[in-house]
Amino acid sequence: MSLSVTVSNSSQVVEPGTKVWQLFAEDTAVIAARLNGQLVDLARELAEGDEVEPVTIESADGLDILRHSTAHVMAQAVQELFPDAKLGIGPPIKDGFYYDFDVEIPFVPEDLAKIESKMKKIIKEGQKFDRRALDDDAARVELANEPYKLELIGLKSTAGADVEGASVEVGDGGLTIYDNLKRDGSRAWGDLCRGPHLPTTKRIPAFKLMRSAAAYWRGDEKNKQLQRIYGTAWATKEDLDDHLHRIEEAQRRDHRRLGVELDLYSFPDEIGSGLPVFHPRGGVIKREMEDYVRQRHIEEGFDYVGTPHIAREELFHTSGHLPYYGEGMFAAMDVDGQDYRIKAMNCPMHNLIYRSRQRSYRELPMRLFEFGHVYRNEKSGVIHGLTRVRGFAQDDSHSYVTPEQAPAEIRHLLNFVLSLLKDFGLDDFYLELSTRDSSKDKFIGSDEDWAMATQVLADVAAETGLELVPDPGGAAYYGPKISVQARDAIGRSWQMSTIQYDFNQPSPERFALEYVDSDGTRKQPVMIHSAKFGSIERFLGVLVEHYAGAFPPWLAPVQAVGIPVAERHVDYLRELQERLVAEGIRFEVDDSDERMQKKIRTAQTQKVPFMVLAGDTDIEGGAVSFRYRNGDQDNGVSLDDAVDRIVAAVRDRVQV
RNA sequence: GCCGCCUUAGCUCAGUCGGUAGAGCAUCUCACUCGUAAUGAGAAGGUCGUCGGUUCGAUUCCGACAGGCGGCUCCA
Repeated sequence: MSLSVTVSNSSQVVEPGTKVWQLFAEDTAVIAARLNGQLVDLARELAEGDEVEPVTIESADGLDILRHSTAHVMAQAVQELFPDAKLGIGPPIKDGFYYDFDVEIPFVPEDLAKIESKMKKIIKEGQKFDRRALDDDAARVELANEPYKLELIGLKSTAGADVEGASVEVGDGGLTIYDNLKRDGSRAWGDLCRGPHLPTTKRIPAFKLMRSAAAYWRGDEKNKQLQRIYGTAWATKEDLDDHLHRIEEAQRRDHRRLGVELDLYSFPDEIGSGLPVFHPRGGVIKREMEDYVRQRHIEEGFDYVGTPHIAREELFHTSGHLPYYGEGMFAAMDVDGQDYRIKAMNCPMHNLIYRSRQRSYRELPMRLFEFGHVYRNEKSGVIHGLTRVRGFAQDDSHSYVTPEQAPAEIRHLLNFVLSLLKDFGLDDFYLELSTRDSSKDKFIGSDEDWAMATQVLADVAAETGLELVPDPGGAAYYGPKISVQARDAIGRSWQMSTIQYDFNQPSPERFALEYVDSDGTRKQPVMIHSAKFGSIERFLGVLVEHYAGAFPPWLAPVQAVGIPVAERHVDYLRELQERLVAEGIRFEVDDSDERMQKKIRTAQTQKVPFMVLAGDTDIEGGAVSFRYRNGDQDNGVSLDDAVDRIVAAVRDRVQV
C-alpha cells in the first residue's frame, strides 16, 4: 500500500501517512505548500493523487504566511501582557501585518517594546503552530470570551461579509483554530484562523513592531475603535534592514521636510490647515509647471478660459454637487441676502460657458481648460502636506463631444496625459477604472448609461496596454472614471490624472446642454472631465518626492550657481551670468563672504543642478569648471560651451 | 471627524523633580581670499503654540482650543 503524488510536476510514490514536510525536509526555505492549489501547512498529511508545490518563505505566499504567523505571535504576547485584550483581526498586509485589539488603555511606545521582547521569547521557544478543525458551535463555546471572533463566526454564514482581513480568520470553509504548542505539548495560546502557518515560531527570521494606532472595527467609522499594532516581518535580517532603510529614504525625501529645507513652500498656521503658500523658489517650479501645461493644452486643442471662485449656491444644486457632495463644500456665505458658495469644482462654470450661446456640432469637440482654484472642506485628520489640502488649483478641463466622438476624445486625453507625465519624468504607470456601486444611492443616472460609459472607458484603457486595476464604487456621482496612477522613484504610487465620463450634468435635468446636429435636431453632448496633474499642489509635492528635491534643470528654482574660487573671480562669473540670464537661465553667483568649499556645500544641499566654478586657471583659459550634484567634475569648459551645455539641458528637459 | 502622541530661537533638538531657558546649523558683524561638501572670532535671536485653571510663583501640573505627526474613516 503506497500513495502516488505529484511533487513539483514529477511523480513520487510515498508511504501512507506521509506529511508534506517530509517531501521538502532538506530545504529549510520551504515553510508551507500548495496542495491541489490550496495553501496548506507542512504538517498536512498527503492523500492519493495529491499535487504538491513547495512554498518558500521569500515567495509572495510565503511572506504572507510568515507575516500572518508573526501576527499570531504578537497577539499571544499582547494577551499575556494584557490579559483583558480582546482580539480583532490580524491579517498580513504589504510589507508586514497588523493585529487589532480591544483594550481599555491604548498602547504606548513602551508597550510595543515590551510586546516585542515577549515575542522574541515566544519565537525562541519554538512553539508549534497546530491546526485543529471544529464546528461553529464548538468554536462559539471556545471563543466565548472573544466577542469580535464570535461576530466573525456569525458573519461567515452571511453572504457578502467581505470584511478586509476577516477572510484570513474564518475563510469560507469549516472553522479551524491554530494552537501554539510549547515543546512539552501544552497549549500556550490559540486563535481562530484559516491558516496556513509556519511550522513553528522559530521560523520567524526577522520582525519589528512599527507603531500602534486606532482603527475602526471592520473599517466602519460607526463602530468602536480598536487599537491596532503594525509590524513588519521578513525572510532575512537583511530584508528587514532594507525595508527599514526604504522607510528612512522615504522620510528623507518627504516633500514636507524638503519644502522647508529648499525654501519652496510652507503652511502658515495663521492662514489655516491645508492652505499652503508658495515661496519664491517653490513659485518658480509651480510657474514652470503651469506654463508648460498651459502651452501643451493649447497645442492639443484646448481653449484657455477663466472662472470665478464663488458662485450662487443654486449653481451647485443644478450641477448636483450640493445634494451629493455638499459635506465637502464650505458653508454658504451671505452676499446681498443670497447664499453664495466657494466652488469645490469648476465644471458647473465651464458648463455655463458652453451654454452661453447655441452650439453647433461643427464646434465639437469643444475643450475648455483653466487652472481652477477650488476649496474643499476636507476633514481635519486627512490634511497632508501638499498632497491633501483644502485649497488647490486643478488643471481642469472639460471636453464637450458628441456621444460618437467620446471614445476618440478619451483616447486623445489619455495619450495626452501620459505624454505629459512622461515630460515630468514619471514613466511608470498603471490605470484604475472606478465604477459605480449600484447598491449605493450616491450615483445618478441609469444602469444602461453607466454600463455604456464604463465600457467606453474600459475599451480605451485596454488599448494603452497598461495594467488596469478595478475600483468598484470609486466613481464620481455623475460617471465612471479612469485614473492614472504613477509610481515614483521609490516605487510608491500616486493618483495623478483623472478622466471622467459624464452624461449626467449635460442632461436636461441639470444644465440642459445641447448642440445642433447636422440634421438640424438638438442633441445632448457628453462631457469628459479631465485633470492632468490632478492638482498643481499635489503634483508638485509628488515631484519633490520623486526627485528628492534634485529637480531636472528646467524645473530647478536655481538652475546654475557660479562659485568663485576667491573674491577676485566674481566679476568673471558676472559676465557669464549676463550671458545666461539673456538665455533665460536662472543663474546666481554666490558672492557671499565664505570659502569656496562652503559654497559648494551650500549649492549641494540646495540641490542646484550645475555648479560653475571659476578661479585663476579657468580665467587664464577663458573657461569655467563644472561640478554636478553627483560630485562629477568637468574642468576647462569654454564659456561658449558652458552656456550651450546649460541652455541645452534646460531646453531638452533632461535630468543631469 | 475618531484614537494616540507631539508643540522650547528661522531649522534640528537639549533642559527645567514648579523659582521665566541652552547647543549646533542658519542670520548679522569683523577678520581671512582660499581649487571641488562646513575658516575663525563675536553679536543678535525665545511671553517655552494660544487661552484658562491650580499655585506665593507655571515653559514645567490640569483643562480647553489651535496646529503638527502616525493611523482609521474619507478623498467629486
